[in-house]
Amino acid sequence: MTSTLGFAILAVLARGERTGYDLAAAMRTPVGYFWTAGHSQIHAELQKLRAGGLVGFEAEHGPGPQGKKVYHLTADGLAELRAWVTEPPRARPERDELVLKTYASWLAEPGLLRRLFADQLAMHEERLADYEREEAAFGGPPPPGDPRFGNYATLWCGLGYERHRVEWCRWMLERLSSAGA
Amino acid sequence: MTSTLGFAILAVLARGERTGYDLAAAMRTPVGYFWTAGHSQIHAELQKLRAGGLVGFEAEHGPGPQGKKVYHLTADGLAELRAWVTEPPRARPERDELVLKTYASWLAEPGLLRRLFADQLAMHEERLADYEREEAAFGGPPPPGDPRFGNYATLWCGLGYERHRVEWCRWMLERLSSAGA
DNA sequence: GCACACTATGTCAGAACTGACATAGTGGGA
DNA sequence: TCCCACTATGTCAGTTCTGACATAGTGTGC
Repeated sequence: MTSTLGFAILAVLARGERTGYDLAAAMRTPVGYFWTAGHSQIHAELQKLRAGGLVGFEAEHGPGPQGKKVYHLTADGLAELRAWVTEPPRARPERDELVLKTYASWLAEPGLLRRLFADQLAMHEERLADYEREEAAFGGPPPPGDPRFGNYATLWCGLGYERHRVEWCRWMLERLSSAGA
Repeated sequence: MTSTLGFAILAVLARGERTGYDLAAAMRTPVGYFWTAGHSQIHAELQKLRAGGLVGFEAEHGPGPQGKKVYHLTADGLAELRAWVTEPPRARPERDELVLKTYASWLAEPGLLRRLFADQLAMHEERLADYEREEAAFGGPPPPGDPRFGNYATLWCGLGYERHRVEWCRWMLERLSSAGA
């Protein structure tokens, strides 16, 4: 019954208690590299998780019309999360707009197309540099069992992905240049 | 106004006229590697594209309660598609369930986790082998401007992606094995 | 003392997507 | 001749996601 967003929230809460606002911030970065959600989605999902007994909260005095709610995992929530982790992921359909554009690229002006891929290349190179800096700060992978292993392993995935993307953009630019004009 | 799904349909129609059924089949493979849609979505979108004058159709006698409709791009549709191709892609949020599981993997039993990644590795190796077979059938990249360039370039992207994924799964398995149990 | 950025929670309308249901002609094989 | 797989179009309910709107306390600097 719990949606993947629900598990994303449980996964963050497993590292410590958070407010909905904190969760929304976490869902931008670093979790945001592989799962994002707006705060409106998060508050709604928290209410569902609460109804299912997977999370609880302590009300605290704080900003906003409703004060502040600090959420935490319950024993049930932790058990559900643990069971979910090793189940095969539900296949999500690939939806990559740049690749779709590439599929239709034979229709485009070569100059504009080179511009598109040059911009994408720059963006991916920048992200790659960021990830490499982050990786250097780790100084090698933590052992599995350490929460930081989760961060490192996802970062490693991101590094590989950005390298792949950079290589592909370069390959595209070569193809587009060698064909003249 | 036109959604990305709309452009996906236009991109397929740019290669020749199709029925909604043909489009649904195309959205499974090969376009399906980077954009998928169910037939219910496609029929609804075709009606919107038709209302916007981007596609037209010829009614033919055929199966089903409504007969058969063979859709084609209009001049407006081609112009919109051309303009869209070189515009920067709208950033779509990353939502990768396997990476999310990885983020929470420090909570899991190592044996079950190895099983998960071994299965994923096998799946990606299989896809990679398929793509390599397809690539060999091309015998080198067609020139940009050729519709087949779109197919080849997206295939090349898929090859890079699967290689990245295979490497990452192997790296994970190494990490998980070296930590004992 | 005031303005402003940040913290904090929520609702709602609408778009995008999924999966089930409904209907019916065509062509090939037993 | 009958059955079945395939071709073919469509609706609908429900879920997920996005972006705008609404509200209000807290802490910092001028």
